[in-house]
Amino acid sequence: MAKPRAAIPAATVSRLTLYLRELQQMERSGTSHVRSGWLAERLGLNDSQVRRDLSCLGQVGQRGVGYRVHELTAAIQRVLGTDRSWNVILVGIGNLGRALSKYRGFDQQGFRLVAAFDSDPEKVGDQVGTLSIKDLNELEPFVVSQPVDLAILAVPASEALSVAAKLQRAGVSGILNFAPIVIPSNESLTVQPVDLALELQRLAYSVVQSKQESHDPKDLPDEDG
Amino acid sequence: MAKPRAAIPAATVSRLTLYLRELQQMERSGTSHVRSGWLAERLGLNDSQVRRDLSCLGQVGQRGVGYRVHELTAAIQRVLGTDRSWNVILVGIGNLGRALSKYRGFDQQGFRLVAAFDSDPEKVGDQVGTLSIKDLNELEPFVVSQPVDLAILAVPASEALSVAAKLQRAGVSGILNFAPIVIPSNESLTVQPVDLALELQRLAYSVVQSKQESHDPKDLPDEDG
DNA sequence: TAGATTGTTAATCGATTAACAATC
DNA sequence: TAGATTGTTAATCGATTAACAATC
Repeated sequence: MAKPRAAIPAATVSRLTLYLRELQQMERSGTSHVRSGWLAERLGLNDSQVRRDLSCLGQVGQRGVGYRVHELTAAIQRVLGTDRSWNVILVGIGNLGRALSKYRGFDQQGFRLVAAFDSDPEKVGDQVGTLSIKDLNELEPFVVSQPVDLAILAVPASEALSVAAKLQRAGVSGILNFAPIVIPSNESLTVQPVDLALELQRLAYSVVQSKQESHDPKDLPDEDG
Repeated sequence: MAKPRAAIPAATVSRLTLYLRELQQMERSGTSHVRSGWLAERLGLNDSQVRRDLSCLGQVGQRGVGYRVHELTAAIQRVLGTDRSWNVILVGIGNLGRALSKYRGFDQQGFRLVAAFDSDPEKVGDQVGTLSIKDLNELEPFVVSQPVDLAILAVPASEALSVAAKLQRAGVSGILNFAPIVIPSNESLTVQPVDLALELQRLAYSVVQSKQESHDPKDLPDEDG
């Protein structure tokens, strides 16, 4: 027993977080059961895909009935590792860092902001949310003395690599990277990139594309021009 | 001539934005040419994949030489649709919205914030970045009278669907959605979701996974330890 | 039992990669 | 020409989907 391990494909992990969000919503609204078809429709997916994704959690549904919302929620959190709380530090207190320090969604999912750092002496000591900004030099001693799991990196691109190196040396094992520059992952450090400008570019492309499709609905299957 | 169209796979579009970011960096540093192998290594990809991705732009490289940075940059922007500027409105001026209003990266990529809206009368009239916050009721008249392409949605989940409907009625064709709720795309509205808490969950899973792998390096290919 | 829905297999589809001819 | 690198084909790999037996 206790043997679900086996790496889950990234695409599935990504959807598991979406299922989780829906399930938490359902739990709040008092819904006890859910079918794969319902989740699929809600998220714009195929119901086979939902069942296959959920089967990565083990046998967690009931044939003829569906999935119990509460159990499914717990199973996803267990697999993701978010059934416990994670200590997170925030590095770089510019506009974005400041906003992230106050963002409710992190805490709700068990991510605890335990410290905030900036290299600007002007900012050190200032309050941001419930935290007092520390000097970047205090980062390593802090991480060594306190349990820290992840870092949210919101510094300028020019500083990102050196700060990331510092984080790795200190023993942080994951970085959520908002800086518009590639920070390579390695064995002891996982980096999850988030570039907001790139997201807008992706959106722009989708918009252009969908307009083109609606204008000339040719080269759809079977065109014989 | 002029016939690159043909929808580009989402995975490729996603990487095109990454290539673009690297290329812009190279352009700033005065580099004139780049090889697929270099881009691949920089981004942790396969060089075949880079060439295949770039071939979606047409024949844009020079055999034996590589790609000219400036031309490649322009070609990617043309395909993405970011060779022109886009008018963007920001809806929901909480912590995140406020930070996004000051974010430099958008403007640098040609996304112009032209207005900011909030439903809270207390906030209306306040200055955010260079913009004065307007009432949400002014959204429709504004969008009808001014050219607006995209909206950045940073309202609470509870308001997101109704605001999205309003945006669609007004004629906005794309939404970058930061609210933790699914807004369905449709023919005339494309939604690009960004959920920061989910990104942290994905990171958490990767971290757990990589720790497991380093602890018990079994089921790797061909280990003979 | 009859009806419903999962879990899983097999088939399809699409994306990645290796390899190499084309060509600078 | 010799050396290098693209563009593209064919092979591989992985992810999605349809279909259905298992079972609640």
